[in-house]
Amino acid sequence: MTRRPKAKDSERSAQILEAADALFGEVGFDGVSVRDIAERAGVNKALVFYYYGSKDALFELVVERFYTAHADALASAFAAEGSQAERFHRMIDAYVDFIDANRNYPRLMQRQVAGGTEGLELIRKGLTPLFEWTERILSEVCPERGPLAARHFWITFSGAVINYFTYGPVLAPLWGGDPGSPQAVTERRAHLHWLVDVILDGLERESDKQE
Amino acid sequence: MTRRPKAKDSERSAQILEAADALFGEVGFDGVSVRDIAERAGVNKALVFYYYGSKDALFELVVERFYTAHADALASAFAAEGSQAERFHRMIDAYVDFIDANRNYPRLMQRQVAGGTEGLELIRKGLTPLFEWTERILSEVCPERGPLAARHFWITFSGAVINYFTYGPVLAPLWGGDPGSPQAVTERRAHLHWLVDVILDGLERESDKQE
DNA sequence: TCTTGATTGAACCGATCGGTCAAAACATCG
DNA sequence: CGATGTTTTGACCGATCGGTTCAATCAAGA
Repeated sequence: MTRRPKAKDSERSAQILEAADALFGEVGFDGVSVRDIAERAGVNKALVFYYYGSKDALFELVVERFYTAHADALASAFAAEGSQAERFHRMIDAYVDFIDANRNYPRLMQRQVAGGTEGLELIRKGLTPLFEWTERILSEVCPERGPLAARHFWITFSGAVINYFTYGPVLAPLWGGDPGSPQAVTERRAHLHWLVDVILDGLERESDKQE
Repeated sequence: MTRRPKAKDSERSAQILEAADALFGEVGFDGVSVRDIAERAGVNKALVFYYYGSKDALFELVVERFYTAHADALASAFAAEGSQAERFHRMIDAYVDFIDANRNYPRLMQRQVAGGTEGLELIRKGLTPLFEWTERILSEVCPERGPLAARHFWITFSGAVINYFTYGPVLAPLWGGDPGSPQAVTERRAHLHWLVDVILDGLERESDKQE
């Protein structure tokens, strides 16, 4: 076993992927040229095509990596231990921590979701498992249909988590202090926990009302 | 006073603006070429520059129109009549109705917020009044600082409203039924109202705890 | 040493982009 | 009608894009 690198796991190909990760996250698909990626990776442009075939393929790969990383990050929080509230807090924390450590992810996702109807299938592929999974857990405390169904809370919470990081930079000047600072993120986490508690309370009262 | 049209309010310039509105909203700045806009407006490409100078200027104009329309839509819900809960419900409804009637607006906004650091100042200009305004109302029921401060709820609610419309199309297949249908939107409105009630309840209990 | 795959450099392609320009077309007024 | 000022057009420009090609290097395995 020598050092001759095989395709797709050579050092150079990793550099390219890393550069693509960063640039696509920062400025989006249209804002980045293959030349930019090659330059950032310190690599010849032709090599990008040599390894990944096309700009689209490279982008898809970056997106998929993000989504599976997201799923992996959430998996660790899936343990059934603790009270219901504790479990939801853990999921929220995992979500927040992941985004906190991958600031480009929410931007990339929002951009994609809000983008045209083109890449819709790709987003769906990445988002579906996350959705179904979270929905299953939420179903324990939610009615199956109506305004309190799991899917509504899924949107509400994913919005509450993600939009904090996407809107944060915009509103920072009105904020006083950086919304991305550790203290600020901790405060946001507390807000979300409080929200979870209040909602669980409300749902419980709701089901009492039913019986 | 004859019918010689002055620049910027001629029929053609309105057609151009309309086409730009639609296309920028659908596919975003980078996804649209000036040729596309001209074609959709049924007009020569050069005329776009004749009236609006540049693609950037036209885009700014479209964005500003969206933001002021948003502010106008919310203004109608600002009346002080009714209970606190009623007033918040009214604001939510106004927000939902506006987006419901301008489906491209949330996509454009999300795309812009998640975009690079370039257009940040432009977004800020449009979003600041909306933020300050809503924050003032929220301040009646929120502590000034900490996890329950107004700004946290602003993000949470704007996310809960906006993301429903941006994520809706993506999750539609898992949903069963169109999330954009009138019934579905009504159900979402009910979800948000419930959320408002539960949160107001929680905040009240919180302030009781303090005293 | 010879072979094979990784990597580079540069030139090149067709397509598309935002933007310009000068002339045509038009409407209006004298 | 002709003069005048505006609106509209089509052709054109340079730049950039994604992608290809090909000859030249380089390193390591056989």
